Amino acid sequence: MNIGNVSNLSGLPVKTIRYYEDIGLVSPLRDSNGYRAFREKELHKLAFLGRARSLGFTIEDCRALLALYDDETRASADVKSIANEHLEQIETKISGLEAMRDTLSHLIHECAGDHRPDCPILKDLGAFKN
Amino acid sequence: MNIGNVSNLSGLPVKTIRYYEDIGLVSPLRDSNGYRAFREKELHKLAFLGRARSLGFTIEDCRALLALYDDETRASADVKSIANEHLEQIETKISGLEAMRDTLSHLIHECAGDHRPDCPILKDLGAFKN
DNA sequence: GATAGGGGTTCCAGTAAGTGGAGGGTCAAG
DNA sequence: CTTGACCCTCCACTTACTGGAACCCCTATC
Repeated sequence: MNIGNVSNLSGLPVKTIRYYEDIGLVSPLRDSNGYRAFREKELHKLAFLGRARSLGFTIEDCRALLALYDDETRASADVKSIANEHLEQIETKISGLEAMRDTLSHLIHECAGDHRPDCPILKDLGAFKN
Repeated sequence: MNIGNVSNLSGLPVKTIRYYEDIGLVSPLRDSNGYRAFREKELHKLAFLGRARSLGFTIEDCRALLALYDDETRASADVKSIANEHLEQIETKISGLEAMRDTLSHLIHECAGDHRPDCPILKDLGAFKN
């Protein structure tokens, strides 16, 4: 299977697939013309990667997960531990963003948003917070 | 005022302050020995930047906000519009992360997390989703 | 006067995860 | 035989810094 085909099936851009080969996440064979020749195995791995990335796992997480995916003797605890750590990071990120959102929406609410220069948003940003 | 001093007062790392000069966000004078000499004005700008960045504004947003901050004849509507757009992006990000969190925590819940290889997390990641 | 420390300076390289483009080879159809 | 859709490699760029090397400046101490 050629890269364009795999791209369609996996939903990953061609460029991304080449990049994943570059960093060693997949290792397709090559045809005599130099074209990448993907097997089912690689297609599955790429779909796996796409899904894992869409859940926000880092590439290094993906690498570890893929190794576990390949390893028939894995312990599910190892997978769960990676997922749990990632979940915590997501929750931390959400909290941070929610704090930003709350502050910002409060400031926006205060701002008249007209032709006048007075602006609580700028006033807040310009104030020292210690 | 030297850079270390400004760093302490603004809370920004020295490296970051130099970087902000590099990209034209602040323009401190120079002493005869080549040291940056910051005035009150720059200190305020740097504090402004730190605060704006902590609310998640991009550097380019900060550049625009700083220009409005400097402009006594600004319209608060311009500030509000930047802030509103940013707020929307934050909300989009939060939604995305919440979706990840929900999927992931569901999968984690399903996974036994023991020595056995069976793992709903890997199973889900490996499945094609169309 | 030499030296040690704690400032400061510049410039180069690297981070995460791709994306865009240049320049060029390959293949099937008309 | 040419056209258009593929494919290839390699390089540069993105965001917002961060780390490090190599070097200068200032003050205090031996």
